[in-house]
Amino acid sequence: MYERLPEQNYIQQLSVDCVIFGYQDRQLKVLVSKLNFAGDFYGLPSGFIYQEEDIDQAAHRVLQYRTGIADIYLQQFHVFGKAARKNQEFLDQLIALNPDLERKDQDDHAIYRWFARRFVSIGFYALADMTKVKLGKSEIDESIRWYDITELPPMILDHREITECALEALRHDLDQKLNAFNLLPDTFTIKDVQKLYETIFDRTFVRSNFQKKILDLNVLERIGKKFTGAANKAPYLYRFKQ
Amino acid sequence: MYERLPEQNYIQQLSVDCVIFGYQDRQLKVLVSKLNFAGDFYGLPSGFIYQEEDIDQAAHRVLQYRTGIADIYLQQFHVFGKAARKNQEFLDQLIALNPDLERKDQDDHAIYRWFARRFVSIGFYALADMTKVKLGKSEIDESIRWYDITELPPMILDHREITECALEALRHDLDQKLNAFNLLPDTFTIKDVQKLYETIFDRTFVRSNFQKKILDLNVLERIGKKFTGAANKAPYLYRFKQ
DNA sequence: TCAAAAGTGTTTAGTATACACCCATGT
DNA sequence: ACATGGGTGTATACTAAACACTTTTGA
Repeated sequence: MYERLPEQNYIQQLSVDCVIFGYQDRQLKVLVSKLNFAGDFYGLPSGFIYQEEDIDQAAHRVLQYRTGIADIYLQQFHVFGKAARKNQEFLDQLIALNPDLERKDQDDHAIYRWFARRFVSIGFYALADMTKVKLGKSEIDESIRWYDITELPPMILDHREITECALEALRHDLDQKLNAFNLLPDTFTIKDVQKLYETIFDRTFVRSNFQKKILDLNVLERIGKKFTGAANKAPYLYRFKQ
Repeated sequence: MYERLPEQNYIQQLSVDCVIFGYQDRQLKVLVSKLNFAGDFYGLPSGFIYQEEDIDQAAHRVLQYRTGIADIYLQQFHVFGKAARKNQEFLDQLIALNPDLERKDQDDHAIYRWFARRFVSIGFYALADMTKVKLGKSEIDESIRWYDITELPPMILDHREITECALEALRHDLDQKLNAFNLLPDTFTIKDVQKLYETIFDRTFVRSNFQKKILDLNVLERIGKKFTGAANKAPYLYRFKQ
């Protein structure tokens, strides 16, 4: 794949970086790729944009590779476009640890020149129902896995900053867009929702009031009870309307 | 300028479109350029990004040309990146009306090829104090002037849609960012602020309550009275703190 | 019957809206 | 003095927060 990069009909110097959020065990997760090179290089799932492709199609393509989900919730949130935003430094480290790369790239260093330039990156965040995700890697990934957002590995470039910016955007959008339900399975309890909100906002809510507030939104449909086997009242299961 | 475009060290297929808002006579204005060609082509002030330039520097450059203001309020709000977003159609109209263009562009139609490709555009909106603006045109503008947002001329490409998206973003940001004061002169009355808000949100507010709400924000500093000569109480003048 | 947790109600506080009143200004 | 519009206070309605009470479940 790398060999073909410069010839692929991509828009030059423009990339798409995806912060894919998941939620499990009351923790917010982010999907991080370990790059398929010697050395511990981690990064957000990224991609380039074909000439015949909308930018959000490109983002969807990046997501589908990694999560297997086609209709994932996706939201453009910021463009990272500093002049100094270059792969140069990272590339040099990479080549130092992967000397064979330089040999393969004989063709006047076409790949190196592709990557070494400045890139403007469009940041997207995605919300995935982790129960539906089937992790899959693209050729560029050695492995790919979920990291707790509080325990992210060091990442290349400004991917850490992009992640933080995505979390801010998610928090900001939540009030209006109710998109958080995309992080939950199809059915869930109010408590699940509350724990999700508490995780995202890193604060607690009063149980009874939270319940009222969420139900007053009139976006949930009660569909049955969840008998856990525990010695307490079984909570109702809800589904997101429409 | 057009002759040099392809050789200029710009990022390819990436542009910056600026929706510059102004406010006067209780009307929200947008700065629109009439392109320097035969035919009535109107568009938002746009530009390309130099390799050594941050994207917001590029936007500032576009703004400074047109408004003369260096420290204008600027906010990135959306990326327009449909694959179908191409100048092609507009270019063909343009060339039909400006046959000399084709002759000038002998060099294997380098300029045509530059422009005819798909462009991804980063939308910025700017808030300008119209009393400080000294309108100036770049080489690409035949003329440039303020249009009432309700009376925009037909514009090329998706510039109309970009403008509407910018207005939405402005409304959305207003609650949190208090950036509306950038549209007013240094000193103003509460009534000025109210009329501005009413214009932006296209609705009315109750005078006394609006006054309280704005003053309770604690961002205004009272500095004197404005004697208008009218037979009524002189309103206080305020200044935005910091 | 008891503990645990869900669901609902009730009280209180805070904020937003509607409206009334007083104040300053120039004719 | 008075018409005009600015500034402030007050009563009301609405919403959010705190907390208490009831219900359900399995041991």
